[in-house]
Amino acid sequence: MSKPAPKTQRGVRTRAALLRAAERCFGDKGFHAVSVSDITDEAGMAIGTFYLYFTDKLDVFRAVVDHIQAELRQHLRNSDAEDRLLRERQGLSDFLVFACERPKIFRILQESYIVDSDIYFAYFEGIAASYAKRLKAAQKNKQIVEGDPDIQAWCLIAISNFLGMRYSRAGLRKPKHDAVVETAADFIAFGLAPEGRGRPLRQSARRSGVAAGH
Amino acid sequence: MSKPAPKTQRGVRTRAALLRAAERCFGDKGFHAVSVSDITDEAGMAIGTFYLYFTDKLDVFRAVVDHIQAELRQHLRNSDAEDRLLRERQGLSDFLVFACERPKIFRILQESYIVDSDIYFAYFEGIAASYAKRLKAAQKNKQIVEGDPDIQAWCLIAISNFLGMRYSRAGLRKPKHDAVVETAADFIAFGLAPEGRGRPLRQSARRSGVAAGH
Amino acid sequence: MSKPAPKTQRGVRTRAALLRAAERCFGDKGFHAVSVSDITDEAGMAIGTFYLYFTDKLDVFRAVVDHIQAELRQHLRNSDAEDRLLRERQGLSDFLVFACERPKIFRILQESYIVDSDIYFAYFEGIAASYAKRLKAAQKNKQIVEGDPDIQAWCLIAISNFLGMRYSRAGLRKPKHDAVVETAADFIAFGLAPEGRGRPLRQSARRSGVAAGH
Amino acid sequence: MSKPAPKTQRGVRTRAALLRAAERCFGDKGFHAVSVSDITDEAGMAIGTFYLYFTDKLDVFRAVVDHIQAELRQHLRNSDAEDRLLRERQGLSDFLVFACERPKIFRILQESYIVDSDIYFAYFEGIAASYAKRLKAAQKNKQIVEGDPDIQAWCLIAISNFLGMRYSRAGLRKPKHDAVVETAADFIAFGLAPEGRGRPLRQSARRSGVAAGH
DNA sequence: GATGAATGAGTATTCATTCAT
DNA sequence: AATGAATGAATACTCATTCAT
Repeated sequence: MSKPAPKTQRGVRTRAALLRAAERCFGDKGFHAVSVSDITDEAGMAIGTFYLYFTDKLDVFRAVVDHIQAELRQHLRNSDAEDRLLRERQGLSDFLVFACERPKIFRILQESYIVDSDIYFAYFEGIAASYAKRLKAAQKNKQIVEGDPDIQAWCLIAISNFLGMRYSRAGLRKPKHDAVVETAADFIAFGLAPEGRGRPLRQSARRSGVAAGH
Repeated sequence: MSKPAPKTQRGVRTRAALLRAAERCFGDKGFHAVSVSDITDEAGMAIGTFYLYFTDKLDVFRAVVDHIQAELRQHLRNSDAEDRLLRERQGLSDFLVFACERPKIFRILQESYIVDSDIYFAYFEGIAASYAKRLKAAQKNKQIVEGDPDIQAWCLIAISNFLGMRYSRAGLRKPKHDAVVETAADFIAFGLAPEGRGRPLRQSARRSGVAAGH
Repeated sequence: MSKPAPKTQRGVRTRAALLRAAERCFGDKGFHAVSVSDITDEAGMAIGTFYLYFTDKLDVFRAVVDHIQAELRQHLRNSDAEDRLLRERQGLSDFLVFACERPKIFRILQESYIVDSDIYFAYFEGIAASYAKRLKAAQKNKQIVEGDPDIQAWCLIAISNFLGMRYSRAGLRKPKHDAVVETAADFIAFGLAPEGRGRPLRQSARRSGVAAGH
Repeated sequence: MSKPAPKTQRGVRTRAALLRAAERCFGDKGFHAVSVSDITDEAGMAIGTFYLYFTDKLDVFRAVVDHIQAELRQHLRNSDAEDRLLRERQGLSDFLVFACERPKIFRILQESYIVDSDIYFAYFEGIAASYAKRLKAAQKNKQIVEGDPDIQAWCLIAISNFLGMRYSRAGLRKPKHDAVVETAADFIAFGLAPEGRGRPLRQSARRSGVAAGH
């Protein structure tokens, strides 16, 4: 039901401009408070132009979310430590950086849970699946605790995502960000289990300068 | 801002009926798709009556969310095991039961993140604060891993809430529910740390028949 | 179609309180912006009470205007110089005092031109008639210029009323008020005719301290 | 605040048609009794079209009044006698013709006193200012009585306008119109002052056939 | 007499969408 | 491709009025 891709170079640029304008609008006011003419106003175009490239407000919204998900994926791809837990720590840190530095964009992502939960979960399911594969392997190697790797994956995502929702609200500046990452990474590593055996990990994390971030 | 409380018994009943009708509507169609007249139709009243008790659709929405939060709080209050981790397991299980058995209601709760994030986080902050107090004490007694107890609290909430979002979607029947609780509880207990030292806990949990639920 | 007069003392007081409340409301917001419940709120009563004493918003409005007209009539009655022109001057001054010191009340009077022009003109016609009678006599005595005394009466009213509309807007404090009265009184006395023969009058006016007013 | 001017010829025509329709509606029923859909019905358009050109009912009302004021100004421009008082007589006559021949239009003008007194007085202030300039010069030349020319101007306007309000009510046909003009013009010329020195003027007025009008 | 809950017709306003230019 | 005028269904909200208590 989506419109065919633009055929001319000019069309490509127009569509992209509309997409950017829509992202700004949705970020500023949220899906329901934005009208199609808000978007075309923001893009400096006539209303009619919108319907050359998108069928619907929902149609652009999906395209915007798709774009944001790709950006987030890109942003997280960097995390590539060899150590399992260190990698988690790094991923969590990166996720929080994204959420807190671009809160409006992150909010659009979360809004998709309400507007179209399919695209919301489709994204996380993709992440969960690749997580789960790695977790399964790690279990086989006795590197991590046993349990359904898929559910473990969702636990990991839960922490990143919900802390993102929580801390992208008011902004999360440097020292606090590090504290969140540190405690949450320990939680991921050891849960609430007693005995602070997390020291070596935390030290290695510090040494490698992971959470130095933003 | 809000309307004054009804002055007669009849008014109290009418207001309550509107609240219930609104809850049904919001659960069925979501905040933005519901019109005020949907609510009054559902309640079998005239539109004008709505405005005797609420200023706005947002006003009822807040009242509905408030009510749901109270119910959820009530629902979770039951969890009262003496063992720390067992208690977490139980709380998680109860939360998932609520989310999965009343997915529409739970969805309203989540929608408040978009509609009015203040009331969304106000609720979780209340929970987080009481969690944090207990976690702090537990840390002092070396029962759990070190770390900022407030952040640990948010990690716990993250898992319950996000798994709730995840699994309330398609429904989560008995065996699956238990698997989720088991793996997530282990995650809470031990994170991803290797060595399956969770056996005693898990067994005791089974023995006490916690996740038997729904 | 109007409600019967209240039978009890209590009823008389209630009706009067509603009337005063209505006057305040109409003065503050104008007829159309005032609702019946605004009036009962202002009076500290329940809506239903209003309909015990008035049929309608228009019904109170008429009663309010009637009351204002009586007050204005009362206010103007004082002017009682023996000299024709001096009397006009005094009447004009009093009228302006009323208009400028109670601009909200005066505005209600003017609003009746739009809301119910019958009551508006009924008032002025009453005044015009008594004016005309006196003017006719004065013409017979060659005291004033010839012409249809009714139309002359309307010219006099025009000046008072329109200057009232004009100067009640921003308020008209002492010195300006005197200047307006002086020039307008001369205009009434001599029109635009050349030769400033108005001096004696003006002096007598000053001597008798007419415009000392407010 | 107001909507941007239409960008196409078609838009210009549509806006003008709406304006005319609004004028008819306001004239027939008065500002408050007219709904936006009354206007669009009268214009044979969809409701939405209204909001392309006006923000509000008040917005069109202002535009309508503006248009009427321009017409009235145009209508009065004709009066161009060389004699001061003759000119006043002519202006008064023209004003009454406008008020009495187009009572509905004139009523809209007066209604603006209630709906938006700023635009009401802005119009008269413009007139008063140009009047005052001429009156000042005439005073310097000893052609007219002394006094604040601005206030004199408002006295002149008062008579035209209030007689307009008075006589546009029931209609004012030929002989009566002449009588009103004659007496009022004398009033303007000589006020109530005794001694009928106005004869020459009145005769010249008659000779030049001023009030022959309608 | 006084109250205030209930009503529902009426009005303003928005906005997605179409289409002629 | 781009424009922007036109549409009208949909919705929020008000308010005069009634009536049971």
